[in-house]
Amino acid sequence: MSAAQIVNQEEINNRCRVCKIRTYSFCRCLKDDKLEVFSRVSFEKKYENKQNIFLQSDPADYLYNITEGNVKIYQLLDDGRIQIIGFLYPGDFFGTYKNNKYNYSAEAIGNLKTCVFEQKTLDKFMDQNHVLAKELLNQTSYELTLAQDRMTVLGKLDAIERIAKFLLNISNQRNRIGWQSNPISLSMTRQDIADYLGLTIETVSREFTKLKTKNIIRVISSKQIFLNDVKKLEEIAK
Amino acid sequence: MSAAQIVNQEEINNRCRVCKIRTYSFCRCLKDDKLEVFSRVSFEKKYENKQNIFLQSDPADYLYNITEGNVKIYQLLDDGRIQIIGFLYPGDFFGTYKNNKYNYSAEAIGNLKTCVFEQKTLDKFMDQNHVLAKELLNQTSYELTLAQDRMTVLGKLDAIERIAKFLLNISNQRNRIGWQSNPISLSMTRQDIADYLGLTIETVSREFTKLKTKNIIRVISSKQIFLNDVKKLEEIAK
DNA sequence: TAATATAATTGATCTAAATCAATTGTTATT
DNA sequence: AATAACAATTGATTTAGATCAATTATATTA
Repeated sequence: MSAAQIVNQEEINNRCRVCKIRTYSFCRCLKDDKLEVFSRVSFEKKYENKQNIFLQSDPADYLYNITEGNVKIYQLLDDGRIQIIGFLYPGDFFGTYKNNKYNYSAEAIGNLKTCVFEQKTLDKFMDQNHVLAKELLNQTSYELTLAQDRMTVLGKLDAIERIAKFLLNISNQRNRIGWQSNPISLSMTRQDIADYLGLTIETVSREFTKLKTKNIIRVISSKQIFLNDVKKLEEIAK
Repeated sequence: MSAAQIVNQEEINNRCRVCKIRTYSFCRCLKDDKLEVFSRVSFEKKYENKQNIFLQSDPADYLYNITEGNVKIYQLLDDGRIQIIGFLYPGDFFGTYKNNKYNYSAEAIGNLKTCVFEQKTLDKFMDQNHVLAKELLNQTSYELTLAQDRMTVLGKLDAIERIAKFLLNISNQRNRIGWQSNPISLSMTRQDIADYLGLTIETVSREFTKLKTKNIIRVISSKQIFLNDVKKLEEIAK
């Protein structure tokens, strides 16, 4: 074995130990002495902006964990209508656990680094490390509550309420992973926001303008938003 | 111990063994020799029509499994708007696993029988029976895909598409638990359907009338619907 | 620094579904 | 069988947000 290969092998074994997002991710449940083994359960894969990670029709053999960057997951109707299911951030996992098909397509927003787990391998590892199964159950239950909240947004809230809630959610999300909660940066386009909220790009733009006019937000640049009046946003969002 | 008490004790221990919905429920993962113990992990509780099982604000100490009847789970906004998250059937479980608060309120539709699990007790049992954790993970993952599909319904489909998909889903659901898939019976009111699909009762009623006029469905009684043309329904639903 | 492509905003008009209002149908209750 | 209470349908009107259309920003590339 060459020196270069040894270094490379060490790098692989240390991947989890040095991982910056582990505290926000499902793998946080593993004790330190498991990390070396766990590093070899997954491998790293990079994507660039707008690159597809998988399509809804693909066989669901892998599960992904974001270590850097953002992802959008979406469902596509045959006439071209799109519904964005979610925007994902570092520490989030996606793909599907134990279903033979993915339930959505996934695409990188900007540069992206992921941890890739083969379904089968993860499943085997889980049998030896039950704490992981419980942690995944916890995470998935939480995901489910978020999905349920989104039903209410899409089924009952009007345009301005959706936008307000969206901005607050992003702010809170940033808070959770230790970033500043204000100003927020929107990694996605206005069209993406529209497809996420079940609105059109024009409506999203108009509602942004309204919030701007009322001095509730300040649009630093189209992707940098300062929340001037969080309290009022919360009132609007319900 | 009296004779009556002994009979009663035997009944409790046998509850899982004689349970009719076990093959559709998460407890199907348990081997026969675990059933007696598992019978004592939960207890039976009955509700009648419109009775609340819990409210969104209640501390989430229990998890429920439907053995007979239907349940609606819903979120209520402070101004009275309601979003029905889901209609649940025998074999479905609800409540929440390991969150301190419920994420929705739950109400019985018609007479209801449930299996009630205390959070803590189930959690302990899971530590001894890891197969249960994995099964709950599977089920919850599946629930999540259903929730994601519903985002697309609520975000992108128009009224007639929502209704068509709703009728087909119910038909398929019945199929899954071994009931006839046609005609279908709607245990919920038109208002409930509206609150589930993000529509108003008037719109639901009008779309039913349209499908009736086009001979795609036949309304036997307001709650008994015969699907004359499943293929056409599928075309409409996408 | 033009030239081009892409993203976002703004205005005018249209429409699907909501709202308002009344009627009809169905199920309980006395 | 009459009355009341509730559920569902149908009609008239309104409206929030979609659609269509044009313009203005902001990136990207030559």
